[in-house]
Amino acid sequence: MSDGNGSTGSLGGLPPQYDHQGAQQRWYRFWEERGYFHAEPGAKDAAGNPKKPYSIVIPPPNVTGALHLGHALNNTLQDILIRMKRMQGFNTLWMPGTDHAGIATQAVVERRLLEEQKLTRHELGREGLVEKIWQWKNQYEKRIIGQLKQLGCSCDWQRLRFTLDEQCARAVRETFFRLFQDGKIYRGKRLVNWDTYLQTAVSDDEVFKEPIKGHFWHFKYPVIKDAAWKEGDPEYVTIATTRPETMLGDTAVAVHPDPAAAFDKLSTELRERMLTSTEKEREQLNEQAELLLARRARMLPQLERLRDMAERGVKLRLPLAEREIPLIADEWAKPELGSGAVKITPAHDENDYAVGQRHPEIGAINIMNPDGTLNDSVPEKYRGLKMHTTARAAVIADMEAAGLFNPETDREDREIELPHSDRSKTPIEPYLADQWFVKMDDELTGPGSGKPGLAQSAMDAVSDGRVKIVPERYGRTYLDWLSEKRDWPVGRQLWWGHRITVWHESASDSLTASEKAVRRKQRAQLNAQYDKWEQDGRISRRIKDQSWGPILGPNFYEPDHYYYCVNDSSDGEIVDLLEQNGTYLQSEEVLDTWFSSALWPHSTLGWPERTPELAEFYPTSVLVTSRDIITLWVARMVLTGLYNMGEVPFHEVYIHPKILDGYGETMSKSKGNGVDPIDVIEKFGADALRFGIAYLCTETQDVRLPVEFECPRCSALIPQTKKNRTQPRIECERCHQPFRTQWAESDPDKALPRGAVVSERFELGRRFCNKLWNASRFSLMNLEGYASDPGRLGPGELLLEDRWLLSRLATVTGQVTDALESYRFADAARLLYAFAWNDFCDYYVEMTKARFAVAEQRPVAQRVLAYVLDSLLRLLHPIVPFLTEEVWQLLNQVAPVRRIEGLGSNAPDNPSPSPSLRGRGIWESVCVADWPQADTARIDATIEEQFADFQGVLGAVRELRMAQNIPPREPVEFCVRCDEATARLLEPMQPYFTQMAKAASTAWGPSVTPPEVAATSQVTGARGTIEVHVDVSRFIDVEAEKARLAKQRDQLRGFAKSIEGKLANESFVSRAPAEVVQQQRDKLKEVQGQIDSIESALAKL
RNA sequence: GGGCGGCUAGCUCAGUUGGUUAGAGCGCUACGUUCACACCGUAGAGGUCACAAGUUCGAGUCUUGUGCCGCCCA
Repeated sequence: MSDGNGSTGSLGGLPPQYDHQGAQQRWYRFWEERGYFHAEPGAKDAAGNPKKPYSIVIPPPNVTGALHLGHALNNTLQDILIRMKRMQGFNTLWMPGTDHAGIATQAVVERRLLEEQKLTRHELGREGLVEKIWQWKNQYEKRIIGQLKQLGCSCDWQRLRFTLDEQCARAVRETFFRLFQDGKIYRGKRLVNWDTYLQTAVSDDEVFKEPIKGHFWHFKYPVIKDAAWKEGDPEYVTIATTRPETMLGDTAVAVHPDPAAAFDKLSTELRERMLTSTEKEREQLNEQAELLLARRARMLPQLERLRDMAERGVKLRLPLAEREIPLIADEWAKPELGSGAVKITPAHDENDYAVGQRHPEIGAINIMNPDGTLNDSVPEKYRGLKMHTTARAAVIADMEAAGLFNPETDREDREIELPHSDRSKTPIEPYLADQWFVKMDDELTGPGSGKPGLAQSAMDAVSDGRVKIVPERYGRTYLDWLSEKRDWPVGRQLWWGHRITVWHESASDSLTASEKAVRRKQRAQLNAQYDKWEQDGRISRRIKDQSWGPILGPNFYEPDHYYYCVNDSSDGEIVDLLEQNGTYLQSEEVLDTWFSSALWPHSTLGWPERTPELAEFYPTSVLVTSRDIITLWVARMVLTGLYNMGEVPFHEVYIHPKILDGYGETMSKSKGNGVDPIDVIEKFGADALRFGIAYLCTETQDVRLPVEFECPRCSALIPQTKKNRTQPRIECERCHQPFRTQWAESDPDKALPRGAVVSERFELGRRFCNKLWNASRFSLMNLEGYASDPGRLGPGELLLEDRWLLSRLATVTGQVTDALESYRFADAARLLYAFAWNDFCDYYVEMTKARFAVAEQRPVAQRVLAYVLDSLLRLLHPIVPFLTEEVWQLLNQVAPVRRIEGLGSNAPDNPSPSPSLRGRGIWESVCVADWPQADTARIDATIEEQFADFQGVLGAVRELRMAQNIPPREPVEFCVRCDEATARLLEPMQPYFTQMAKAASTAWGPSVTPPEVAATSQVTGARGTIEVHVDVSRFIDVEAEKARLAKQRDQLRGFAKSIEGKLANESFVSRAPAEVVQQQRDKLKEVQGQIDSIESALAKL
């Protein structure tokens, strides 16, 4: 018995089906209680030598919601690696934790707040909201950890971290402070995707585009007839826009600097495309080319005139705003589109912003308030209007009234790809905002000039192999992205996250003289202490802007030019001084979530403290993740790891496939095609889920997983479609009763029973587990009387099938180990599946049945059975942990010592347990058992060949029986014509033919003559053709046999013909390698022999 | 627009450096249950390897192009 830990009962009562639920409950707790998952630095092995470390940090799932199958895949793979390495004797740490996921989590909680309490976050306040989000976090963290445990993940739960907990916060503050000191943090303007509903910037990956019906509006801007103007210049310049209201923020109109060249370039491109295109396409292209030429002829003079005007400095009057704006020359203006002139609104359009960068003199005017209304930089009548609704209408009406827009002729219908916020589902406004940035580029000036910047350092780590990305091709994604060296915007206008530890002076415009005096005094105090504090690493400051206002005389108050970054925001001495009288304010913003997750590999291990954990487990061994966050996360971990630790965060990155639904779409909550792994675990078991995942996890393909709803009443499976996957209730196709889905919101819907979402794909895993369970059950039952301390086996005691199985086991052990170590999970699963099912069950177990019937044959068979089952359980444990533990514990009861030795092999069998277990002779858990070593001395190619002959003959007998429709219980006789050696080998295996094919052999050897009435088949054996003749005198179906033989003959003739063709080919014979040619000759001879023998059998019939 | 991946049996996928007549699981057909397992066993049917051109004695595999699907970046 396994000492009182959830006993598994007596062997006799083992159910014929694997009880996954029972095993999961029993063994996870057992593992946790024994502390197998916990890692301490400096752990030693049985011999007292320090273990080598192996560590993985979990990609922290975010606490926005529960885990789906994608997470199950990610974590299963990590657990497989961790469990194997633990068994291999490494000091193994799997660091778990969760991510606070700034905007995603805040948005979910805000939405719920509004739905349930009709409150906005502003009404609730910062503290209240953050408090609510913490509650949410606690709830979901618990749920996520529960899911991981049910999945079997062997994380070190004692070390659980959260990206917003105190330890991570300290790492975040320290990193920010260091970067600030280093001059790598700056504040700059940048166009961001502004969510006017949540009033925050959102990142590009939080934006989705949706086509909407819109319009293209053509407006006329009057030309100003000043000195630059010349006779003959047009009165108006026409521009087109899809967002008319933004015209209030225009700062220029652009035309192309060389329209003739632009036209020529387009024409050339068209011609080039025509050269390689099909007939049909050519027609279209031709048409395009003609249109282009016509346009060129019609518009070129006018466009060139506009270009000249731009060069002369002609100005336009921006209507409504009544501002003067310049006409400029810039390549962004496309001569082939519209009027060829384009309005430039740098503060509200990405492309226009780029134009603004090239022409800084035009400036940028921000016309929007954070809530999406127009601000004070527009004429009074438009202030407060909503950008894309009321403001738009007002602008259009006023342009029409001014005679600069004619709704009849100047409006086109047009489909527009409008960006929306994924978080609030409202349209995004491009918005020029002040942002905190981390500088990614190299140091080009200053003291560190020439030093590689953050981006370059991370690129170098991959280029020179310190970090290896698997599969290799993803290295390019990583390098391409980093090579742009774009600065990293790290500020988020949110409340949920690490608040930025920078203080700046509050507005000072309306201060009274005495207030100013107070501030001056306060600043003097700050300045007096600053140098010392700075030296102590408590504070750092950075000038706000080089062009900060004029230096005023001593009688005037001059605001503080600096941003102050405080190392520790609980540093009361400094913070109190800053915040006295409300003089300095801490930034309202928080840091991008990726900032804290970038530190994850070292922050979780205790950095900035130099902890023993950090020394032992950093750099970690491998990071396991999916390809979509190579840039956002992997790259940033590498660069912060190098920056803070001076060392890469991991040696390898394994990028695994993604889970897709039946339509090839990625699973996501919002699409409604996500699957809760718990549904799968309840129905199929965690082992089946894990095995299925490993089995499907191949190198290049994503995992396609058609899913079904399971009717909670009648268990009918209803395929999930694009249509029904977002419905709150579905009616069962069989019992016509409704059930609810994850979308149920109304009370009547919620009252329905829930239909689980599952996938038949996991049947494979379930069947495999059940098969393994039953093979184990068979073994356990037949191990009765197993010698408690089996002695040495004499030479020759092992039979052919024993040696065959041990040979196969040795091969498979090597292959599986190799596959897992190089992240070929599917290969490992497939190898084990085939070995367990085909070799172990179909042949070995079937054959040992005959041996167990004979008392004196039992002991050796038991030895082999126990030994191989033991190894198989170890090899499978990382993939199916619960099942293997369940069987392991049972095996410990009946066969505590499982060894095979004395066979001329030096390998130490399954080696002895750790000191504490020595003497008891068993490993207390497969979880901490040694990983099997491939015993190459047992690999025997000859045995495997011979065994293949046996399998071939057996197959032939079975096939002939079936073809003759001989009832399964009817005994038959057969004889075999083959060479002496094969006969000597196979004849003693007679009992197995009886057992496995109900067939008795009458004769073996080269001189065998087939019976009068026989069904015949040929087997290609190791030493030539083996003829199998089954005596069918009592059963003969002449026609069936003739048909079968004729078919076989025709197949062989086809084969022979193809070989003859090859051999008749002069260049094949002369140029192919000699052994290949010889191989073909031998094959042809053999096939011809087989055809002859079929012919004679046919003749006999 | 740039990059990456996929297209092999009805479905989901393997197929290592080019070398027998291309494999697995599911599904399908036939037979079989007092025997570890019907979540099982035995046997069978089922494929122009997306298409086109090329390299080669020989191509699912290498090269180029095309088409369709998916993902990433702009």
